[in-house]
Amino acid sequence: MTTTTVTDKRRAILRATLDLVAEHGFHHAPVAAVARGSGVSAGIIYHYFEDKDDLIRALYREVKGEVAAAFLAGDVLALPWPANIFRLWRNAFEFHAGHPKETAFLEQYESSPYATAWDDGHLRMNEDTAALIDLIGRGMEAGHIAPMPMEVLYELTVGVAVRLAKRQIAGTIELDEVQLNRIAAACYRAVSPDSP
Amino acid sequence: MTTTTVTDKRRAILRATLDLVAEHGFHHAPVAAVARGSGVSAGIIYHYFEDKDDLIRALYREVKGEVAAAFLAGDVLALPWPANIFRLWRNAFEFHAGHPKETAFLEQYESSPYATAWDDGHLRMNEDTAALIDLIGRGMEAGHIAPMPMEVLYELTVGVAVRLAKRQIAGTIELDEVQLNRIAAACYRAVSPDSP
Amino acid sequence: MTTTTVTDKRRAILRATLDLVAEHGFHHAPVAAVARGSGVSAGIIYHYFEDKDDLIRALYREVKGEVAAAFLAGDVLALPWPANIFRLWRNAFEFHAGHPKETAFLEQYESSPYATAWDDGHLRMNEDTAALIDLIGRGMEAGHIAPMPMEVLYELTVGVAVRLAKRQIAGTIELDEVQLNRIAAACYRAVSPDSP
Amino acid sequence: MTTTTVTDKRRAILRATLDLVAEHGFHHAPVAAVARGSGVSAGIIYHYFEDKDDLIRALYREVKGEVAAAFLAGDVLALPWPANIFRLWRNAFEFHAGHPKETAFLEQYESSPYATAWDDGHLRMNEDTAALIDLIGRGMEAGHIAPMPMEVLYELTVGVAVRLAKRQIAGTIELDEVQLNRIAAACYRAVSPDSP
DNA sequence: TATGAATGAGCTTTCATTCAT
DNA sequence: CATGAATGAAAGCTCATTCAT
Repeated sequence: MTTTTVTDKRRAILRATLDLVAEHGFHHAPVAAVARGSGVSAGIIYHYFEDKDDLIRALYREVKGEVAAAFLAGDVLALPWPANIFRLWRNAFEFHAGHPKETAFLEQYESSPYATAWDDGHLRMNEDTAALIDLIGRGMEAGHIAPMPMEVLYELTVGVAVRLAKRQIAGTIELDEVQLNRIAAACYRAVSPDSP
Repeated sequence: MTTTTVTDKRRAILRATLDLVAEHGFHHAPVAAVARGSGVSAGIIYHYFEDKDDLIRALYREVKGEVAAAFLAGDVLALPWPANIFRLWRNAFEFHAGHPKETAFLEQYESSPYATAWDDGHLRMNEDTAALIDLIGRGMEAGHIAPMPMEVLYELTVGVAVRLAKRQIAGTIELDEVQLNRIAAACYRAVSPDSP
Repeated sequence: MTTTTVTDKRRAILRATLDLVAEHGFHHAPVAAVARGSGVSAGIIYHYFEDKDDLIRALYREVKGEVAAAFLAGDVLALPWPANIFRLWRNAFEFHAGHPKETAFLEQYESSPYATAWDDGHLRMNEDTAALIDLIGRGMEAGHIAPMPMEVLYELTVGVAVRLAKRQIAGTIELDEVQLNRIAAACYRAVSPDSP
Repeated sequence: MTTTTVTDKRRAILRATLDLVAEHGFHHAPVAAVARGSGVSAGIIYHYFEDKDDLIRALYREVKGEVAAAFLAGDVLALPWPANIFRLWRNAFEFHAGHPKETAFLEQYESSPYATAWDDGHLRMNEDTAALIDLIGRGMEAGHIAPMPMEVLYELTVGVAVRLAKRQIAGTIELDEVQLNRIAAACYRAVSPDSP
């Protein structure tokens, strides 16, 4: 139907934007190129998005949603402790290692003055991780992990997974199953309460 | 003298570039603004740098040098184990937390297609950390840290410090002395050989 | 219709370029001036032409086409021998003498490093004169003109007409009907087979 | 002595200008490049020449002088008729064919709005050919060549030699001794008085 | 809705010319 | 005489955005 067409067109625009930004950067992703890449006219883009900034922000929200979903894959929330945290860590690594474009886009977006200027920064630790925060909170209460600010826990675990995935994309490392499990264990050790 | 003047002008240009890119991003740091910010004409910038890309790359090298020096502050290399690794961790945090502009610039540069296209990426783990790599290597041999790829060790320790410094700059966290020491200890735990 | 409009705008740009280059030279025919002269914005020129070089080349092709047509005017190819060669000679002279702008542009183009770099030089004796070459070839076979390389024949006849037209434009000579016929005859004499 | 040095420097500047203009055109022969090419500073060029236009004009005069001298080589003026005219024709061809840079420069200069704007055009048929004009004048009186305007005679003879030399430089033709003599004879035929 | 030609401000870069040294 | 750093006015080109169709 019309609705489907509309949605498809919007998605095509977002997809083309992702491709272009990931490959050439914000600089060299002109609206005209996005139009060409998505098979629509330049003008119609301004029907779906207020302006180019709005398009970029919309793409960010989209990708963030995918990330959130990917992190929870495999029913992370329902797993017993500490399987859940291990699975979460692997999910983070796998998603980023397997989605170079999304990863490149996110990195550019979050390190640009865009992110802070629009204070979408809250997305990084809030909305998309509401369930995760809850998960961690319960883990802390149950004594499975040391009491630390959420951001710190994030950087000690998932943050490390994300960074390593980026390095793997860049080709500077190549981690296999065994190594990944060892590193996940190391991260777990980092956030575990001090042994007596 | 003349040499001093020349160097000063070059430095002024680099400084203005840093200020502008850190605050407004690559996009909004036109050569004309750099010229205004450094008190020179636009034309002369092309006397000191081949083109704008060259200017950006030169700034990157400059900042990377500062980072390398800062990481080794307090005679890190001469400290006993594990004081050296703790001091290194703190150096990394302090430098980045205390140098928001350099940090913002580095993040933008390294996450832009610039970095990979010019494959200056090697700077990130090689040249500037030659001494550090050696330090870690010896720590590994001596059994103080678990055998892992250098990149992994980096992300589990210094990388975490850097990321947390960025969050502190962004204002999402505020870490005090006690917390920092605790986190450093957590990182150390992560890279320690498994206890029996 | 739309097509007409598009063509018109393109033609207006080419015309303005011709005017400016003929009067002020390549140097002083900035894109902005071309835009002003053709009543369009500077930006749109890059919609019709890849860059300024492409614009110049397109104009060259255009003018060359006019020259080719003008040389064949009066049904040169159908005339008996030697009326055809005389008519051709006069066509060459008349066109150039009557089209100072086209002539000035061609001379600048063909004597600039443009021409040789893009080796459009072949246009000078090939494409636009395919029919003429054939005409000369048949004249040679029939014993009307001496066997010489095509380029030499060209310079001895049409080339002379073109050069004299340029001098007339420059105002250093003023040739009348009688003189022109005499000169055409002289050229014909030059390329005639040696009398016994 | 100082005088020698001065002259040498001036000559070096002119030479570098010739090289650059011949290869890259007026556009891409910046004063800074001329300075580099001649081993002097950019500033000093303005000591020897008023501005860049003056430099170009001076070079034109220089080259024109060389051409004039080359045309008269082999004591053309003292040769009997028609050896003189044949020798002149060959001189013209040889000089241009053997001096691609001078030829390229002259062609650019004379076809640019420079020439006409500064009406140095008179150089083309006056100053450098004062003796030649006299030669031709006497040839005409003695009945060796048909009565025609000087410019016409020039284009029918020397002009053809020059054009063919340009084509040989461009590589579109390659004329040997025999062919050159034949063509020179053809030119001579063109300017001979009509046979009865 | 949809197109894509058109705009014009803004960008990077070049270069003739000057001038303190 | 000589230098070359410095200037600043253009130049070519890009691109977000608009609007007649």
